Amino acid sequence: MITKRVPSETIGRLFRYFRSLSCLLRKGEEIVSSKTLAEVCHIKPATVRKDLSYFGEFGTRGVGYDAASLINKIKKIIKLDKKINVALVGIGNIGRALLKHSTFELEGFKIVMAFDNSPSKIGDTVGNVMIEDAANIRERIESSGIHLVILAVPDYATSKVANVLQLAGAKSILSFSPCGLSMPADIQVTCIDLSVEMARLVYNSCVDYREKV
Amino acid sequence: MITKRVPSETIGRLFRYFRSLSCLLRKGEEIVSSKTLAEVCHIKPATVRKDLSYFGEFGTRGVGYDAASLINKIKKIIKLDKKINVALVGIGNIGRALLKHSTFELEGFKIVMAFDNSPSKIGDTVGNVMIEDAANIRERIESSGIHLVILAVPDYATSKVANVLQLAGAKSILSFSPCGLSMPADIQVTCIDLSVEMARLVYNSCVDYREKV
DNA sequence: CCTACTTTGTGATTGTGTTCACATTCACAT
DNA sequence: ATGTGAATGTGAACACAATCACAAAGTAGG
Ligand SMILES: NC(=O)c1ccc[n+]([C@@H]2O[C@H](COP(=O)([O-])OP(=O)(O)OC[C@H]3O[C@@H](n4cnc5c(N)ncnc54)[C@H](O)[C@@H]3O)[C@@H](O)[C@H]2O)c1
Ligand SMILES: NC(=O)c1ccc[n+]([C@@H]2O[C@H](COP(=O)([O-])OP(=O)(O)OC[C@H]3O[C@@H](n4cnc5c(N)ncnc54)[C@H](O)[C@@H]3O)[C@@H](O)[C@H]2O)c1
Repeated sequence: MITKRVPSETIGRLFRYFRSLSCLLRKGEEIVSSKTLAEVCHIKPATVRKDLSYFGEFGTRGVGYDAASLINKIKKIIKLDKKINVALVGIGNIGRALLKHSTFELEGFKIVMAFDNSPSKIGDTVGNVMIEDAANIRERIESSGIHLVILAVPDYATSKVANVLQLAGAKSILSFSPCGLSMPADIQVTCIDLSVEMARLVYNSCVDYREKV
Repeated sequence: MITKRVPSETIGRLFRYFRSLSCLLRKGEEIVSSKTLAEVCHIKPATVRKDLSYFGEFGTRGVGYDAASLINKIKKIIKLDKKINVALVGIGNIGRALLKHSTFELEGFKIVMAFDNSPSKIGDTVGNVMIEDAANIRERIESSGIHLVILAVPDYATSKVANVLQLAGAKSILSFSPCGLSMPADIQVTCIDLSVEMARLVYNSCVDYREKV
């Protein structure tokens, strides 16, 4: 199978297009041009068109894109035409915030399972999900066929839990620990590292300031 | 002033080197080679060396880098030799998690001020910080000279608050809302968008699987 | 002092993603 | 039908980042 190589950034943007298009459609804009979409997303029109062109021709020249049908096309492309079930491990500060966040469901993700290893938390219900014993992670995830897992356990526990997830057949992990995970190539790992982002912001604001002076 | 252009990715990695070096030093490794550091960070040795070379020659050929002194050099470069004071606006699910997170301080960041506009929250103390009235944001941030602000308010309030922050002289904003912020060029904005990251993971795990088959 | 060995620092190369610029296509009016 | 205006789709050029590969510079041991 020959797959034209699609930039990984493009996939992220497709999701944002999906979000923005839904919003525009709600406002009554049924036809959307690359210019309009680009403005809403703060990027260039050419980027929008190129991104879409990796997957086909979805627009009408001289006119633009039909919002409703483009939304469906994008959903198919990024596999969000079906709801994605997600498991969450570690119901501490971050985990609790995620469970209470209702917007995920509107965007196609649903946290359907939550785990912790603290006896004082197991059995509690947060949001609509009951916290289960982390000892059952493997069995439960394996049997339910969940592919995407969010990891919000303390740093020291991260790689241990990640190994269990691998055995359970998880395909992707979104971790809040400053990484250090080395997983086999068939498992996708993304780390959210707030400190790194802050460090970048601090550096850039200093540099930019200097360059202007 | 002629600044050799430094990749933005490099800055993020420098922060990770800083973290890893602190850890290695604690374990007693006083001399560290680019190979060692690269292994810990899961990247290539050449990347480590190139990153450092943008800022000078810090190593000894045939030997490696002195961990302690390299840490200090890096801290200077990324402006973390002094603690960075941070303000937090929006003490909901996410904001609360951030306030309770103690690790930021070890890494050079300190949340010194927190704001919310809900009367039921103003006056409460979370972590060690008392929640102040959002009405005072401008005055308080301006007078304390804080440059970095974390935004964790609901989506609909984000751009309004961002405008106030701009007036207050903030230089950088880390936002948890799926963006849509258009700020003047002298303000750095980074958005943490978990849904985008999940969408990318979902797509990649499908694609990779196909390519292997 | 010289040889063998190690690791840094970096110009050159490769790879990846963004942007440009224009030919192509479509809707519509005449 | 045919011309006009508008927006798409895309090869080519550009910009930025990762990696290679090797000279330079150090250590250690005789
Ligand atoms: N809270 C923040 O604002 C913040 C910010 C940046 C990074 N992080 C990172 O996110 C991660 C989680 O942070 P947090 O503040 O939510 O931590 P936390 O300590 O509040 O919560 C961790 C939870 O994981 C559970 N746990 C521990 N070991 C486990 C195991 N083996 N299996 C299942 N559950 C287990 C604990 O019982 C606890 O409920 C950490 O790696 C932290 O560094 C957090
Ligand atoms: N909770 C999550 O897991 C999660 C996940 C992804 C994205 N987000 C995003 O992060 C942001 C915050 O999410 P949350 O779950 O913490 O929301 P939340 O509703 O729990 O908290 C928002 C807080 O902001 C305060 N607030 C509202 N308007 C304000 C104003 N004008 N000035 C100051 N404070 C104000 C509210 O009183 C509330 O305490 C949202 O944009 C959300 O989309 C959250």
